[in-house]
Amino acid sequence: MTDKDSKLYNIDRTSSAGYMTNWAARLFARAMDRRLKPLGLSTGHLPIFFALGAGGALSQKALTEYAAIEQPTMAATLSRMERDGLIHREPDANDRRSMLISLTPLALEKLPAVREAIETLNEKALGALSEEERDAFLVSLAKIVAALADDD
Amino acid sequence: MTDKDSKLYNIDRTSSAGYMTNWAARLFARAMDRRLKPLGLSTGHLPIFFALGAGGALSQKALTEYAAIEQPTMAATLSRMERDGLIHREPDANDRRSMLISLTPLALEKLPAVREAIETLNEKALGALSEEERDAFLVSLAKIVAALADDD
DNA sequence: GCAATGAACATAGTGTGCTATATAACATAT
DNA sequence: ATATGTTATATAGCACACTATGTTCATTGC
Repeated sequence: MTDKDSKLYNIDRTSSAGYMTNWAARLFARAMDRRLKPLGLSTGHLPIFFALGAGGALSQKALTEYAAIEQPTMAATLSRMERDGLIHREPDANDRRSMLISLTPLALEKLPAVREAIETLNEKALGALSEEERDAFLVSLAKIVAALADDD
Repeated sequence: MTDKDSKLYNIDRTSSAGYMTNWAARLFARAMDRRLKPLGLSTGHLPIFFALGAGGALSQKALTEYAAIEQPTMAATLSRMERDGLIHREPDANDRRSMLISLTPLALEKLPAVREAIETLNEKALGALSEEERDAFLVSLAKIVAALADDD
């Protein structure tokens, strides 16, 4: 196979939106985890912090839908967070199947540092993008999420 | 805390590039894995297919750099692929520490279906984006990758 | 030539995601 | 009221990412 054939026949990974999105996401996660580690946190905690940061309580089911992950993934993350003293689980009086989840004071204390980490990392990542490019990037991501959200 | 205070104080996750990139990447991976599963493949194989799809052989080290993952991650992925008959490992005559990796005929056979899966999924994900938006999206991703690539 | 340094790969342990499946409680319909 | 189906959570097993560390071979300096 010649170089020319190869070029025609192969896909360039840098022009595949899926490949590049995965690559950027891995770099984001790596960098974020390094910033969160000194706080005793990690990236998987972030959706729960977003959802419960105002101080309320939600069921595991509600958190699962909010975070847009599968139920067993949420269950495992909550187990680790409970183990580490970050969340509190209490039975729902209205439904004995359900548990209400809330952040502990320990977790709430960390919120400002979490916001700081998110903002500085986004700033670093988007440093080479203009305001217009940043807006367009977020709009495109939202469209992609919407297009892929209905299962498969 | 009032709604207004909450808005001021909290970050909206949909305006965090890192959060949205992670979200889109998870949806891409889920959908791609479902398409690759009938082929006996998964997303972790893709960088190796991109790198070795032309039929050559590379060291684990070279593949690790190409895929931009950590060395133990590549080692584990290659072990699974060898177990599943997708790659061949042979000792490098010039450096006894090093192994040369190549795709097996079984893996090479699957290449057209892999390309097809990548193209159709990208098409589905980008369906709501114009040509200009698609180009801009890839350019922004490349800038973000470059900004985050130098470690932390 | 030998010691020290570095490079390539392997292994151990953990987190976060997935699918498939089990269990217990709620809801409904006869 | 009981059987049937649905919903909320739990568990098992795997893939793929990370960090930390060990082993073996290559290289470099003396």
